[in-house]
Amino acid sequence: MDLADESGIDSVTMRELGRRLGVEAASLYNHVAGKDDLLNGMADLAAAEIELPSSDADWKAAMRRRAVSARGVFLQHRWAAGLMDSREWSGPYSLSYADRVLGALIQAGFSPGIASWAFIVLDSYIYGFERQRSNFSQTDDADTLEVARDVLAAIPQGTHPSLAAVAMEYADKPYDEAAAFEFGLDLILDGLERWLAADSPTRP
Amino acid sequence: MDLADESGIDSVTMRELGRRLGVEAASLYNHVAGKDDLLNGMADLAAAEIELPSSDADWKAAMRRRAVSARGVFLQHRWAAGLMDSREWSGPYSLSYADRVLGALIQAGFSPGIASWAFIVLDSYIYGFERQRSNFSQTDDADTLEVARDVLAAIPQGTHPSLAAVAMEYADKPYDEAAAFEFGLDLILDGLERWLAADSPTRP
DNA sequence: ACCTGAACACCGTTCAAGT
DNA sequence: ACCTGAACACCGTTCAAGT
Repeated sequence: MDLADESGIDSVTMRELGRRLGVEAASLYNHVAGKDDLLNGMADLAAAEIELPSSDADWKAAMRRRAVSARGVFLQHRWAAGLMDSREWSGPYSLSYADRVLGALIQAGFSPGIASWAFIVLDSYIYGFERQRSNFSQTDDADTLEVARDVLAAIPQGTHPSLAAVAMEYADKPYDEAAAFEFGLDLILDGLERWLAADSPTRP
Repeated sequence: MDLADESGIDSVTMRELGRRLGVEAASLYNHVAGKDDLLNGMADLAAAEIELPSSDADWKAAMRRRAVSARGVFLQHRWAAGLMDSREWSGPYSLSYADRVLGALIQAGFSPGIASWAFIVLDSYIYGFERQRSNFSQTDDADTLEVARDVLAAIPQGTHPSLAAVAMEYADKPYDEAAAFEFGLDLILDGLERWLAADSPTRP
C-alpha cells in the first residue's frame, strides 16, 4: 500500500514489491497466492480504513459520515476506489463494512431488499465520483483552471456552446470538489429519507 | 471492440488484435499512437453509442433516457464503463455527449455551475453502478441466487446478521438489476427537480 | 518454512529493413 | 504509405535447488 501510495498502482509489480522488501519476486508467492490475491488484500485493507457507521439512531448522519470518510480514504489511497469496485468484496473488512451499513439502514426502517438497493446506490455514487474525479485532477488539487483552459482549447471553435460555458465558469474560480460530492450525496440521502417517510407508514 | 466484446478487455492485446486483423502487432503503430490511444478511441466510440438527450422541454425524461441508454451500452460492451471512467473524455463523441447533456440541463434552468455538478453526479452514479454490477454478475444474468448462497457460505456463523438477512432475501427471488438502477436514478433526478423548483424562483 | 535463480510464456514498443 | 522481423525491457508465475 505504501508503494501504491507513493508510485501509483501501476508500479505495484511483483518484482518491484520484492525489491522494496529486499527479496526476490518469486519469494512473494510464499505469502500470497498471486497478484490477484495481493490486490484483493489491499482493497480489503483500504476498506478497513473507512469509518463504519455507528449504531446511532440517526442513520442519515451515519451514512453521510461514512461517505465522507470513504472519500477521505480515496484521497489518501488514490488506487483504492479503482481496486475496490472492480473486484469481489469478499475480504473480512469488506464483509463487516457491508454488514454494518446494511444494519444501519435496516434499523432505520428500510426493508432488507430496499436496504440493499440503498447500499448499492450510495456506493455506486461514492466509488463512481472518485473515479470520475481522478480523471481531470489526477495530479493534485486546484489545477482545474488549467483543465478548463485545456477543454476550451480542445473544443472546435463555435461548436459545443454549453461545454464552453461551463469551462468558462471554471476558468476563473476553482472547482470545489468536496461541495460537488456532497451535493450529490445529499440528493441521494434526502431522496432515501423521503422514500422512508412515504413508505414506512404503510408497512411498519 | 468486437474482440473486447467477445473475449474481454484483457484479451485486447496488440499482438492479439494484430492476429485478428491478419497483421503483425508492430503494424498497428502505423494507425494508432499506442495502446492508450487505441483504448481512448474505443471509449469514445462506446460513448457514441449512448443516446444523446433530445432538446425536448422535458429535461428529466431526457436525462432518464440517456442514463438507461448508457446502461444498455454497458450491457453490450461490458468493458466500456471501466474504460470510459478511467481516462480522459477528450474524444469527439465524448465532447458532444458532454455538451448535449450540459445543454439540456442549462436549458432546464440550472446555472452552468450546478449543471456541471448535476452532470458529474449523474455520471458518477451511472458508471459506478455498472462497475459494482460487474462484480457479482459478471457472467450472465440471474445467477444472483448462487451469489447469495456463496455470500451466506462465506459469512462466519452468527456474525454479520444484516448481511445474512439480505442474502437470504435474494436466495429465493432474483435480483432485479434494472429496478435497482432506476431506483437510484430516480432518487437523483427527483432531487434535482426539487432543487430546481426551490431555487429557480429566487434566481430566474 | 522460506528464499533463490533460472526459465517460460507473455506484454508494449521501437526500428531498421523491406515492398 | 504500410508491413515485417527481430529485438528490448518489462510482466506474472513456476519450479527445482538450496538453507
